[in-house]
Amino acid sequence: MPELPEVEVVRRGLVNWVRGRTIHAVEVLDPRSIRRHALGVEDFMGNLEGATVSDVVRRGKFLWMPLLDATAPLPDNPEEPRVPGVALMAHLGMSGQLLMQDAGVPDEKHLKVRFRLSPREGMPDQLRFVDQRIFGGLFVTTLISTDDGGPGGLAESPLPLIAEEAAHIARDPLDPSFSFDLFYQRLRKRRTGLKRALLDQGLVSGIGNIYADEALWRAKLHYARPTDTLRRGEAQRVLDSAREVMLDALAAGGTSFDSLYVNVNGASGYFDRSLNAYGRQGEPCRRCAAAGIHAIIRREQFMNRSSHTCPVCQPRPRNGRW
DNA sequence: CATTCGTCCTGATAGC
DNA sequence: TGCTATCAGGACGAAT
Repeated sequence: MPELPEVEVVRRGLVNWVRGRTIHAVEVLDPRSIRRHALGVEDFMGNLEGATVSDVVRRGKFLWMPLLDATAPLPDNPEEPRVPGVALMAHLGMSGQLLMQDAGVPDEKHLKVRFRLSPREGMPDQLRFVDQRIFGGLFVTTLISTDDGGPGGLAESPLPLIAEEAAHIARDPLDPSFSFDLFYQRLRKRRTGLKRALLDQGLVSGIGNIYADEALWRAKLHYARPTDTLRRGEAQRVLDSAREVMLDALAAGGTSFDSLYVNVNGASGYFDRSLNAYGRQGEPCRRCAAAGIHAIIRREQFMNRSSHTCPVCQPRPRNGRW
């Protein structure tokens, strides 16, 4: 399940394969994967064919490739850089993958969209979007100017442009421009449970169900803790925890960078080793066990999602106030 | 306005 | 064995 670390692994891998290459042809094998593109599949393809990918950037779990349009007039001054006006947007959803493949590689079972790129020595010619559950999708969006320094999210040199469809997404905890003060201020105004807030991409981005449970476990906080009672230090603790667990996952995903394809399963090797809460229902809490306390990780439904907690070190809040 | 809930989708698995 | 029911999850738009 791609959350921030997995999407960042994809971004880092992809940028080296596609930057500066032109999209020669687009093949949509399943129109359901073209989401939110109001003008339809034909328009989607028309926007992309002949365009050149200038970068791969990210905000939260949204990933996009700014495009230089070959049909747009060149700037009067040749020294002036060309500025992309639209971008190919991708969200991986639950099961989306962006893979670089040689033309001879058989189609994946759930191949949804194929992009044929201008040839480049030593590089695969196809970018493929593969998605089993179709929660992810692709579309073309316009780029709008932003005064906050661009997409961020560990991108190297983002233009001060953001995909319109990602403009409402907050920065992620790994983003150097992430503001804890702004996060805490907004968090305190909410009247909801802490996990719900962590999953709200408009408040803080990149965190999904897995890393939310992990961050709460590390911070020893319960998912239902009312956000308007959180002390500054507690909010700092859960944010630091989220940052730590996602950095660990990012480091684990980084091992596949030199593979020929862009790995979207950066978490696969990581899952087994480092998860302390997610998926560990019925197993002992490692932190409690180390302290000689017997505690079993419990799985409960919260927001129609499964939530994993230790009943001893993450006690449920009583009456909202602590 | 803020918050919550229903919806999209497929494959693995459990239960009869 | 073969059927049906259940579950997993991100993000948006509708409903409250």
